[in-house]
Parts: sequence; C-alpha cells; structure tokens
Amino acid sequence: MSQPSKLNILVTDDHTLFRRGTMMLLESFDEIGRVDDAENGKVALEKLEESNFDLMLLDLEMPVLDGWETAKKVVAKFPEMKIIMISMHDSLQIISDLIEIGVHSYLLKNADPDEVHKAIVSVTNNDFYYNQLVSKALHKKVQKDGHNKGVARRADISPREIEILQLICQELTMKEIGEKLFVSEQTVHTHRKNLMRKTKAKNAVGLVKFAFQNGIAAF
Amino acid sequence: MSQPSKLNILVTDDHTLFRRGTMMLLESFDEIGRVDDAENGKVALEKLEESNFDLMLLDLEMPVLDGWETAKKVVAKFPEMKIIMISMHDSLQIISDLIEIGVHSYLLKNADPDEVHKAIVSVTNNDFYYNQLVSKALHKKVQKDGHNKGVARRADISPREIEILQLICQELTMKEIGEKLFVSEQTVHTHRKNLMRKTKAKNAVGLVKFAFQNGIAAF
DNA sequence: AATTCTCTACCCACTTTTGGGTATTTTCCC
DNA sequence: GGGAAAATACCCAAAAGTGGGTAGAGAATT
Repeated sequence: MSQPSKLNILVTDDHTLFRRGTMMLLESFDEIGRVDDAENGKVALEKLEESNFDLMLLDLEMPVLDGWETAKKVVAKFPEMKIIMISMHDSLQIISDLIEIGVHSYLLKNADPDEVHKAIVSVTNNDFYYNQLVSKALHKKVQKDGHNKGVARRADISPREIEILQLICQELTMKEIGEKLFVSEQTVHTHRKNLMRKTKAKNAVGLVKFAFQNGIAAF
Repeated sequence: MSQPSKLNILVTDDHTLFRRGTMMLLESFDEIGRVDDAENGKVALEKLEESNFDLMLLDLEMPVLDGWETAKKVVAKFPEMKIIMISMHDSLQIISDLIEIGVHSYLLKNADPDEVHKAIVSVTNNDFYYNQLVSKALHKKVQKDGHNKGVARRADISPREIEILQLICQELTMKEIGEKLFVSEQTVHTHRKNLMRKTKAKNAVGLVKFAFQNGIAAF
C-alpha cells in the first residue's frame, strides 16, 4: 500500500525564510528523501523538468508565476505529481477551484507541522487530503452548483472591469476614472456595480480586498 | 566581546508552519541555545515573564496583539531584550518608526537564512543590524525630518482609531461600527475623519491600504 | 444567423461618506 | 493640580457611493 522508496519533495515559495524553514521541517520526517526548493513557479517548472519529484508544496501567492497558474501547468505536464497548495488566505471559493483543477490538498500557513505530515502521507497513499477547510469549501461548492450563485472568481472579471478596479484601488472617484478612461461617469458606475455584484462586496473596501487577494492590485 | 553562553530565542508568529520552520532553522545555528515559540504577542509576553530570553523574532502582522504593540511593551518591560521584527512588507515608513521605538533589526520574510543568522549575531554583539532596507528607511526618515511633513505613521494612530480602522476593513459602515462598539455613529465619524487626516487618505480605500501596509489589518 | 458577453450610457432614489466646524468628559502623564 | 491627548458627541452641507432598473452597439462564439 505504501511506497518503499522515499518521497522527493519540491518546496515552492517566494519567502526564502519560510521556504528554508519548511524544508528543514520536511527533512525531519521519515518518509521524505530529497527536498529541493524554488522561489517561484517558473523555477519550479524548470526543476521538475530536470529531476524527479513525487510531491510539491506550492505557495498560492507568488510573483512571476503564481500557485494557480503553476498548478495548472504541472497538472497538464506531470499528471502523476501530487500538489499540496499552501496559502495565507482561507477563501473557500478559490479552494474548491483549486481542487477542481487537480490540486490534492490545501493547507494554511498556520497549519500544524503534524498536519503537513498527515497531508503528505495521505496525498501519497490516498491521492488526497481534505481537512476541515477543504471539506467546507467543497461542501459550499456543491451547494452552489445545486441552486445558488457563488462569489466571484478572478476568471469572471472582464479586462475592462479589472482596469477600473485597479483605478478604484488608487483612491480615484468614479468621475476621475471616467475622465481618465475617456468614458462617461455613468459607465464607470455600471462597471463598479457589476464588480460589486460579482465579488459580493458590500462597498469599495470589499472591492479593494478582492483585488488584492486575486493579484489584481498590490500594495 | 561575544557571550560565552548560548542565546535563548523566542519566535512569535501566528502562522504555525512558519513558526516551527523558523525554530528548526534557528536550532541549526551554533550560537543558539533554547528556542521557544508563541502564536501572538500576548502569549509571548507571558513567556517572557516565565523564563529568560535574550532575543525575539517578532512578526509584525498578528492578531490579538500585533508586533508593533508587543514591541512597545517588551521595550518598556524588558529593556535588555533584543528584538528582530519580521514582516512581509517593505514599507519604509514603518521600518524607521519601529527602529525609533527600540526594535533592533527588521527582516523580510523572504530573507535568506544566512541573513537571519547574521542579524542575530550582529544584534547580540553590536545591538543592531541594519541591512539595506533598514538603512534606506532611516535615510528617508532623516530627509523627511529635515524639511518635509511626513505621511502618517503607525505611531500617530491611537488604539481606538486602530480598532475602528480594523472594522472599516471588514466592510462595516459607520453606523454598524457604532453599534458594535456601543458608541454614537457621530463618534465613529470623528475617529474616521481623524484617521483620514492623519493618513492623508482620500477615501476609505486609502484607509484600507494604510491599514494593510502598517500591519493593522491583513487579508 | 442567433446567442451571449462586453462595453457603453442613462434613469431614479436613497444611503453613506466626506469635510468643515465645536465641545465636553475622561484618562494619563508631569 | 495642570496640561495634553484621547475618546466621546453633536451641528451643517456637499459629494460620492449604493442599488434598482433599461438599453443599444459591437465583438466573439456557437
């Protein structure tokens, strides 16, 4: 049932300190063989080409090539690879989306080291590890697919809406945005209303948070 | 010049995985003796009361009692304690403010383990460790003190204002905040106006960004 | 050819925020 | 005790945002 050979793991995270700490943690586990690291998705993909890995710990929030895009590419190129996504945020929406594209588990950065160990073992043997958070996310998703509309995903936001969202994040008013983009203030209002409907934001603050969490704006 | 006895270090961070990884990293250094951890500033202060530590690694962004408030209390109660602040953000403003209140160094979460080692040694022996980031922040500060008025600093924001700012970041309206804190809506308006004056924010979006950049809110 | 989506633009009405004051009480420090 | 800072609360008025519609032109897709 379990492998006789040890696991080779690739840790991908842009925070060096976190990355190296996690590596040391992994090396203390019995089942783990070689541990290597990469500072972003691009480097990770190169390392996957070069040598064999069984499992990836993948940070969701990264520059250059983020966890989302990296996971999609890995699933396509290395279907056997196990992926455990790690993130600071517990947005249920993105969790179920990640599971959908083929990620095997999702852990928060404040997870217990024991849970990391359990996740690695479970993903290796059972092909998945669903903790309470992931279960909740999938439950919500099933409910949603049943009869309810979900919160926005980044994919649902149009290019023009992204543009306007970015300007909102720069503290501009609707009027100022209209002048900047050479469209009517009314048009900007429409875009903004659509954004709020899609993101389920109560006000501009919610929009800004959505933008930040989805890499649309940074500060 | 250097101590014969080994260093006792307290790692304070709300992300368990990061915390435990960092602990393992520290334990691999020669100079380090005992390493303990705490998940927030409140717990950290309790541990400092209980037993002896020489140095703290302190995360800036934390719930319950964040790095800023914790540092102030530690400096007041344990003047001999060395503090290395760790954060995800490189906002120059808050770095110089932190140094001003008595923090001995400031590292980013993507720092190299070698740099952590260097910082620990330098802080212990020379009472400070200024990397390029800190130096730049202090340089900016000197320039600013010279002739220009600064943007807000975290230091200028009162505890009550922080509290209200955090609730604003949760998409609450003034009325809702008033009800939550059992004060008049008018009072909340006053606090908010003061916040906007201090932070030079044009609107709520600016407030949210300030909160995020200064570790007052996280998302 | 028909459908769907995006971008554009307007209507109306209501709520909330923003910006300018003033002022009292409490708390904390010197 | 005196003084400063913080927290409390109100006034007024203008600006901006929020929420509900409808609707046409053009692009993309089926």
